[in-house]
Amino acid sequence: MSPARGRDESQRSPKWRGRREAIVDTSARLFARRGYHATGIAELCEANDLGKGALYHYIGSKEDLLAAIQDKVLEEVMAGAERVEHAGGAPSEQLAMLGQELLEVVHRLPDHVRVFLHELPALSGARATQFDERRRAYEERIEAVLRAGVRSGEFRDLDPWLTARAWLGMHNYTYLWLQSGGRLTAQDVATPFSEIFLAGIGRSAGERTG
Amino acid sequence: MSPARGRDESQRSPKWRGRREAIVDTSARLFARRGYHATGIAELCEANDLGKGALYHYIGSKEDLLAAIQDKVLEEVMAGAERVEHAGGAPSEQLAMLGQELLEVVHRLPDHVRVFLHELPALSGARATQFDERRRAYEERIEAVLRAGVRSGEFRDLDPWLTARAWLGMHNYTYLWLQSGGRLTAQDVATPFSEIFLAGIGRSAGERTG
Amino acid sequence: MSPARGRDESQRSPKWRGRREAIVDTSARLFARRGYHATGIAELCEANDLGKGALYHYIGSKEDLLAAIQDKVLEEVMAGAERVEHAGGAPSEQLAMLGQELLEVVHRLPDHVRVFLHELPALSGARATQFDERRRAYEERIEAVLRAGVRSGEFRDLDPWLTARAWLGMHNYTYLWLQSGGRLTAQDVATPFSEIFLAGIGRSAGERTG
Amino acid sequence: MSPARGRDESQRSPKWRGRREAIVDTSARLFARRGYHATGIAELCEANDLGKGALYHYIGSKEDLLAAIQDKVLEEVMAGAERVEHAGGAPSEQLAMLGQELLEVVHRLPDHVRVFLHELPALSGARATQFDERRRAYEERIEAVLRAGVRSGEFRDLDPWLTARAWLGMHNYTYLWLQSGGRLTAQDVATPFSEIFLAGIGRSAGERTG
DNA sequence: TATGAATGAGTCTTCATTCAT
DNA sequence: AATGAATGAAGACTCATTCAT
Repeated sequence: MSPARGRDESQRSPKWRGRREAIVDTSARLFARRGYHATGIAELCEANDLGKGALYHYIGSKEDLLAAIQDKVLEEVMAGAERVEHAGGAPSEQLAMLGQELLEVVHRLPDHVRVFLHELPALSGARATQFDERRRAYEERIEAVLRAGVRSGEFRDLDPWLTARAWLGMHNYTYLWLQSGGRLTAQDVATPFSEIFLAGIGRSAGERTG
Repeated sequence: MSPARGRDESQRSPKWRGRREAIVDTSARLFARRGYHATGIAELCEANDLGKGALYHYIGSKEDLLAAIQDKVLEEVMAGAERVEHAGGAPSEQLAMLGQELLEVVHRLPDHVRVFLHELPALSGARATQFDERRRAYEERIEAVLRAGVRSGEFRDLDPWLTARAWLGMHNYTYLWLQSGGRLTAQDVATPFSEIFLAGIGRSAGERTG
Repeated sequence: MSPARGRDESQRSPKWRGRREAIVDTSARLFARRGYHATGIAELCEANDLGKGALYHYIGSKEDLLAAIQDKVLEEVMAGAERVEHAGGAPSEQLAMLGQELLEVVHRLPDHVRVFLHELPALSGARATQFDERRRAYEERIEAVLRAGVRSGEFRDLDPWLTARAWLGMHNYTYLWLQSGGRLTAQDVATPFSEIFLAGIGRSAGERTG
Repeated sequence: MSPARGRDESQRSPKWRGRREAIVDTSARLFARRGYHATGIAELCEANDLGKGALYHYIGSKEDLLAAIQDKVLEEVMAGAERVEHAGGAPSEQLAMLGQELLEVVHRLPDHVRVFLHELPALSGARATQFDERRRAYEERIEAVLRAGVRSGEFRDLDPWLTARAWLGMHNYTYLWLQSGGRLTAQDVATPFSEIFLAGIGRSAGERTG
């Protein structure tokens, strides 16, 4: 229940923190493959080559472990969004950069992303709310860029909320097939996706099909 | 474990079949909300207002129930794809109709769709393989339409596989917010989505942004 | 945590309720012998000749089981105190009757009483508070009788609070050796205990020794 | 399991012995509050401000720690009884002195006493037997004094075994509310308790009420 | 002396499922 | 058709204890 069991993570030794992060990453793969609830502590122990007691020495609880995975995703995605904001540029450029950043996270951490997108309801109470809020903040950033493009005339007159959902679906859903080991880089996907989307919402496009 | 337990469904009375379908639909909502593994038989009993013995009289097993939900989704989606194929028309029209059909399934059965997309790995062995094949068949249908459009010159020269993933992500992911009870109809979403996507992959678009 | 898990007990069949009471009594013996925390669910299962699942069908949780044992004691003790109050009589008679009633509970349910007296801190939160209050109410009843005796002149001028503790210690502590199976009846103990205590606090006693 | 682990305590340095005694006393408070089984090694470590390894350096095992607490109580109680025996005097004086000595132990070490009275069954095998024997010896000392008083005619003709239980209950049970920090001294309690008890078993008392 | 990582048997509890009624 | 008692394997988690450092 409690978001932070045992000592605060910051009080731990670097060795402990390193081992913990390795456990978080290894566990993300298991959760991604079989699902959070279907993955038992015993499997996590085996995958991390640790006994039950030792595993709990690092994770606090199974739910804490899940939260750590999801937190990592949000942290990276939000950091990318911030970099884009600082970079500035026209809405179309912003959107392209946001896609590039997002796909790089998916490409680097596809298991974490899948767990993030699938297992939000597995978090209890306070933690679920907090994650939902951060997720909303990201989604609203996309909407804001779309609104700006409409205002500036770069994009045609579209529904920002609905269009943001189209963009998010297109990009988020890549966790199913975009992986570090695979033949595609984040760039390989980000560029054609941006081409489709920007052409799809550009002013002349709207005039022609609407 | 066994894919088909008890008598074949077709041998049952209409009353039994009706009750079973009601149970499947009710259970889909629970699975959608809390996840397949996190939902217990006891919850299913309460939601369906049935004792454990009676519930098992209808469902066979928990996994059979899950398979029934997923089967319903595939059935409807494949039926829509078939209707589109019979209707004929240019690749752009085909793609628009496929989107419309798909979103109508999502709109009508958002819980079933979410369960379908989330819980495929919960199926064991043979059943998982079979569902995966049917899913692949649908995805290849999208790719085929894209290839046809490229061939006919209606679409610019794109990667059909990658573009199909963009289209699928955009449409499948709507289960998160598109629901029967909501303010949006399937049409409300299908039209703007098609506008974006077709403008995004049309010939002139490619020339302009590529 | 929740004081009442599963369905309310009153909704159960008479057969269920009977079996549950048997389990409560059998378990009281185990808790009395080895202590609440030292007694495992497995031991309870064996003693009650039930599997784990079946045991939980009746008990809700281990702590619920403990609470049921303690509740039974408080129920019986308070009922005895009420009978005495209705019977009326001089403070000395009241005290004698209270001793008789209390020792009859100890004699009939020595295991339950031992569990009650030893394992109050094992109850969590709300339940602990509630039991403490009921216990206090009983202790205050003893003090009230003592005060009445002092006021009426039947007892010498004593400290009611301290004297009540003497009386309670003398009587409560009998759970250690007073048992249904043993050679002594409740009466065998209640009479000499009353003789000691009443002679000890009577007016002439106070004049002689005080 | 083994009654004496590690080196004999007498071979340790005075510093070690001092620290160990502090640990024994601190732990007694924890055991008193939550119970022996409910108190974990981790809690003991925190309360004693020591790591696990360091704690074990002093305690040997959790059960050794419990035994040390109980041993301390028996040691002090038996020493008091011996002092009384050496002091001599009439049975009534002996009983009063025994009460005074016993209550002084309770007053000084209420936590230890509670642990002693509650957790005897937590000791395994040989140790339990040994403690039981020493406890019995103390109880028989009380009975002996009562028998002497009956023989000498100072007390009326009472059942020594039963009367000893009354006396023991009255005095032992004070651990529940008699504490070093509280407003009452051992004397504050011992005097009125003796008044009650001696008046209650004195010759004239027996004649009057029996 | 002291640390804290590691062990693995043990804790209570829940699970999907069966079956006598 | 339906009930709910029973099963027992599996669930997440904690325990006292050890040991390399």
